Amino acid sequence: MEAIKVCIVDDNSQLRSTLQEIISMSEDYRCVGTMATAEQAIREIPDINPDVVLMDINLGTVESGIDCVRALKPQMPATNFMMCTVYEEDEKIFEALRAGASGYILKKTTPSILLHAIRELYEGGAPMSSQIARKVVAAFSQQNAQRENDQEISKLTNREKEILEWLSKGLTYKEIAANLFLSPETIRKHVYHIYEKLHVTNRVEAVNKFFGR
Amino acid sequence: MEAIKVCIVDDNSQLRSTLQEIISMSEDYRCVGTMATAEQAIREIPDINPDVVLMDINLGTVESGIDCVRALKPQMPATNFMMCTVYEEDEKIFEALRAGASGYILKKTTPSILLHAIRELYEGGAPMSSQIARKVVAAFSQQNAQRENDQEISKLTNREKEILEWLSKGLTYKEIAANLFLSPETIRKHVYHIYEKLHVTNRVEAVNKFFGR
DNA sequence: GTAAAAAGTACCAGTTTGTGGTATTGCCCG
DNA sequence: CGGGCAATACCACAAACTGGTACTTTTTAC
Repeated sequence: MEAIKVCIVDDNSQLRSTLQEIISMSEDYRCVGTMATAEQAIREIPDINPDVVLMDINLGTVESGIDCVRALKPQMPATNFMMCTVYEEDEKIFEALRAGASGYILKKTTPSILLHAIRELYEGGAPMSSQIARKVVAAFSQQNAQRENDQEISKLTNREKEILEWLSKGLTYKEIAANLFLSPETIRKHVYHIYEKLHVTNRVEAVNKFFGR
Repeated sequence: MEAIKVCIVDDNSQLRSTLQEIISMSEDYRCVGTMATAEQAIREIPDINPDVVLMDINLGTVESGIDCVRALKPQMPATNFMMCTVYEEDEKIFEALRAGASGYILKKTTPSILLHAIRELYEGGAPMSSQIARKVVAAFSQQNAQRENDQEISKLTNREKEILEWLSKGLTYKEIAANLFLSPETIRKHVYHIYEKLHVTNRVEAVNKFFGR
């Protein structure tokens, strides 16, 4: 089995070498690069193409580790980013996950737990505390929750919902009519009813309701 | 310290009494009700007002445990729902979290782990496997990810972005103009440029881009 | 300091919406 | 059987939108 390729990004050189040592201890892991700044990381990591990046969340400089993830993740979606923090800074961790990180560890964890977390991440898990998980779940179920209990939309007939669907893609009446083999006038009438039922007065408002906003 | 009030919903009477026994073993937990069907649960749980509900994910009947959470959670947002499953049915667990559950456990877990998970949930955690957490994180970071790297939007000037913001709330040119103390004609011109830069031809398409769709 | 963007205003012509009204057909429910 | 609703279609008018062009004033960048 190939070793998991790991990069370390941290401005503390002491910590960098400690982490590097831990990773190099086991044959299943290989440290393929260390960087001290966000700029360096953004420049070098795409070429190195590691499996996992350990990223300090507070990179001292202007650009934080979070910015760094934001910049890198879109270029390399297959790479897993794990944030390293000194204490459980909920908000920051939350931000990092939103930016594209997939997990985090505390810097004070033991070598064996660290290695285990790296493997977990590599295998598609998301190592994090139950507290953070809860925040993520909450943020995630929220948006959908509203959409569900929006009884207004459920009052629409199937035909109306269908037309709202097209409407929210930005088609004109004429285009929708062509798609459904109907008269544009009929579409207009349906839309008229949709607006009544949703209590809105134009397309954008209707579309916003449709998407639960 | 008050005991954590727990309700159990499961159609298997054998399992109900097993769970009840485990919970009653410790003084820190109290079983305040057991139900066999979703209907019964939806009827009785709001009055009982437990801290935690252990909910079978496959309730055999027409209504699943997920539907049950969907019905109950909005009424009692302070109550924590924990799904119980036989094996890791990712999709279902995911659905349940989306519906308002905050964690889950496998039915085969040991009593001590079960109790620990209940406490974790009660204290604001979200007990779940690292795999599921990853799915949730992915689903949650997704929407924002696209918005960020949509370079088209970043090409807009600040003024244009500002106007797009109003536009996506469904205001007319005249209304936006009034808000910004400008002529409607000016708004029109800005929108004209916005459409050019985003390669769209109407409001709804522009709004969709704005929201990363 | 000059050239290039960005911001603001105005006007034209044509198209699309928003808001009403009317009318026909089919279907379900009491 | 009759009333009500959904779906279809047409008309009409005002309002709003779209795609141009044209011109001035700030800001920004080199």
